[in-house]
Amino acid sequence: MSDTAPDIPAIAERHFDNAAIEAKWQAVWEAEKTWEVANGPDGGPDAAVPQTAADDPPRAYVLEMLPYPSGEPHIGHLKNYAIGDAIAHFKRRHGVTVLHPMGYDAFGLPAENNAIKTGTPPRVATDQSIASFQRAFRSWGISIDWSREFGTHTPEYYRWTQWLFLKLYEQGLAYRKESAVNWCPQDQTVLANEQVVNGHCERCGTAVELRQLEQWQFRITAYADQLLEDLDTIDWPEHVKTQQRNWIGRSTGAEVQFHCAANATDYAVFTTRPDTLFGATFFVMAPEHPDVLRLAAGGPQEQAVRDYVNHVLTESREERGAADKTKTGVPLGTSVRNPVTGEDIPMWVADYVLMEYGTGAVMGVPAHDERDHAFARAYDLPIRRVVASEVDELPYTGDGPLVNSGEFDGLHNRDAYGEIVGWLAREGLGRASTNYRLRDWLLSRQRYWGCPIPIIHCPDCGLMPVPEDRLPVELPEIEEYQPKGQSPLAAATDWVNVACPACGGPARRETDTMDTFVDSSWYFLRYCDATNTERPWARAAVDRWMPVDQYIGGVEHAILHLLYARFFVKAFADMGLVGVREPFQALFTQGMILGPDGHKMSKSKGNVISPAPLVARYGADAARAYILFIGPPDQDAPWNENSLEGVHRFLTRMWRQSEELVAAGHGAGDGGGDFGFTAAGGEPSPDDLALLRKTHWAIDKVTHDLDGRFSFNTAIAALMELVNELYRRPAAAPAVRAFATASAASLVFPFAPHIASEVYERLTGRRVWEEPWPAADPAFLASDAFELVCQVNGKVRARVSAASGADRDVLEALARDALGSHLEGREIVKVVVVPDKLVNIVVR
RNA sequence: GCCGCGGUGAUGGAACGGUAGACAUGGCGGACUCAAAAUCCGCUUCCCGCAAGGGAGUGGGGGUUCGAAUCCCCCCCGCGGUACCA
Repeated sequence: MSDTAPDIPAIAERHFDNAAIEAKWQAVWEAEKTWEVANGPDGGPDAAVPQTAADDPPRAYVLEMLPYPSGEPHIGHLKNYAIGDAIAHFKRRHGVTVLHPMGYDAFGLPAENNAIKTGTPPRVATDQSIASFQRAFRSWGISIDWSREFGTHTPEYYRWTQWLFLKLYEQGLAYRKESAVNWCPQDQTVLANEQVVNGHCERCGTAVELRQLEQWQFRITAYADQLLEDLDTIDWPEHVKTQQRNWIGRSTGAEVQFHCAANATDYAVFTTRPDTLFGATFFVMAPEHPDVLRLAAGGPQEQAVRDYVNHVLTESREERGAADKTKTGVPLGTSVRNPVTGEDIPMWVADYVLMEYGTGAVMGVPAHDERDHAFARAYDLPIRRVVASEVDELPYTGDGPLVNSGEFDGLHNRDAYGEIVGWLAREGLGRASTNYRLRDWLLSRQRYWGCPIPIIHCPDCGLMPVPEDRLPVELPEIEEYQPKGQSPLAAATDWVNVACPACGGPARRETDTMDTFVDSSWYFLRYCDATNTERPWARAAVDRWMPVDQYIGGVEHAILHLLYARFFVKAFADMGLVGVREPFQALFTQGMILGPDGHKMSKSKGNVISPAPLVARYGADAARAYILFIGPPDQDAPWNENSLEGVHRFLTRMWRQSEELVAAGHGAGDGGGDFGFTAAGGEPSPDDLALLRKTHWAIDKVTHDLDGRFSFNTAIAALMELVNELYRRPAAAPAVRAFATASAASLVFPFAPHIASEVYERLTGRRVWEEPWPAADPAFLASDAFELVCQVNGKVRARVSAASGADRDVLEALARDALGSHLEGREIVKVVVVPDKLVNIVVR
């Protein structure tokens, strides 16, 4: 350093003023609307001006799942939006126009429960929470296009939720059906599964009853095959696809008719094993099957069956679902005929048969099904083997030739499968069939704080959709949120009583509201055209942005939300409302940040961590970078603040380098920040070269870690290495050090945008987000020498320097030389040479 | 039970068949300071050894391979989901 060098120790003691730097850049982004993107001439409601390729730069839609506003944001939100923002920035820096909007999933149960408890109207509490989220997102410096913001609880939004409901109703995709709900007789209300603890109401402890109500359903099962098959067209984590496939649960088999003489009825069962039909020795119905009580009526079993069914209905789903539970059941006292053997086999009712799956009745094949076997053993029912195997033990669920199966004896069971189905079809006793585990989507909620269902019940005209020009059906203000035997909306009589839109006679509004999953199944479409007052969106606007190129959210939504959104988009595509069949082309599922106790954060456990104090103390940049540094973002990680100090230190060290350079006259004023070291043609010193190499290595490493790999933790570690190298090379030329520091700022921008903007501006006079992503110079990535690892029998015994690209023979000779004493007196069996890496000598 | 994810130093983690432990925290030591904080530098998987060096080591046990944290099989443990897939 020359004698004009600045007072380095004084500067070195300083920390950067994160609050001032964050405020400065946030003000710039706010004032300049930096992250807003236009829909362009084709995106307006009525314009359809085609663009030419030249003025049509690449576009991307980057979206994090919208938050449910309850209280303040927690640390998981910070993680979600830190990931999404990093991805959005990385794409922008590659010249892509990125749509990155924000909204709030504002209807829902917690706000309503809070209202019952405290009297605070859901709207008030929700709006307060939304304000808190807005402040947080701005303080974190998330690059959001605020011009497209909305809450799903606003009439401007839910008007279109209702409109879309009516479209689905028109298509026959919304229908009414009697369905069971959890009912608390004490509180006179429907309970969510979450509110039922061990079969009892979580609030008052009363035993929960099942109640049948007429409710709205969406016919998602109509899309079961497409939902399954189109998984192959999207870039999602394999384990999420697996979960969706299992949830849809397509199984192929046969439907077989069993004739019951007692009431002259054919009962169908679905089976995946028609090949074992000759082994069906009994027949079991689900307790909820409508015919169970009818069949037992008047017989000696009537009372026993009645008691059993009543008992089962009080069991919780979990109790009933435990597979190791002893099988229970009661005979009905009637029988059906096995269609292939002609035998009469006894009918039973048992809780291991589910009404929701298949036909609600099964054939019992105890020799070849584990549950049927356990049941037969418990009640001493006959067991007949029909598939031979080398082992005698039953049940046997594998393959083999058929026995005890009449004309099909000797056929391999896989071949018999088709033969038996064919025979059944010819005889009119069955047919090949596909069954799904997926059930239709029950969307009715007997709640206040949700989107009203736009239907009017007229005693004369029946179900009448609210006419389009009278939408939205606005949620009325009410006083009392505590339900009294019906939806809280039913008490708003002025609102409920309405003239029928067809006949004008007195009619009543539907008082159920919609499941909040309905609101969140189309919000990504609304962002494309968020202020449209004529339609939910203009087709041109969704064509411009959809599908979402990168969707980011918690893995807990792997099934329901993602499946419902896919269903909506497919249904809308079939109506011509959108041009894509999948909403989310790529998905990234983030792991949960667990409480310090290693469990999921929840208010009841008192282990929730708020990001606000971290941001206040260390700054948004350090908090954001730290949460990405903790570990791989798709993995769960218990919260700890171990390394937060280290991340903050790293940002400070980068900033201090820039301060020293600027103070020494190497900032923006120096040649306009054009480092031009190599262009200047100077001969690099060893320090220069080492720092240049490290810089290009970091550019290469960060680029690869971000590009589709989402390995933010290793990218940040690489930047720490670069900054460490800067401290190790104080003698490197200022231009090289300025280049290295500006590169570090440029690369850290997706994780710590404020400090990166500040450092970059000081060194170059330019705005980092307007700069292209840096490119590594291959000349600095290559090296002339490498460390050759010398192994004997796979164990490292020596390391020597070797020339890059050296021949195998050269490397082998080097290794033999280096390993001399380890090879003495041993017979060399084999030599493995991996160029530019290692030599392994196998000896005896 | 079933499905999914995971198990590597004191801690968070790195290593996508080729040097186990990058980076960071914590700890220890040093520099600076009257001192502390801050900052800077060094060491830090475990065991034996003054050292040179050697041995062990990625939940456990097998296997494939010249070579396994990584691939295969069996088992144990933790977390999350769950609706007995007939």
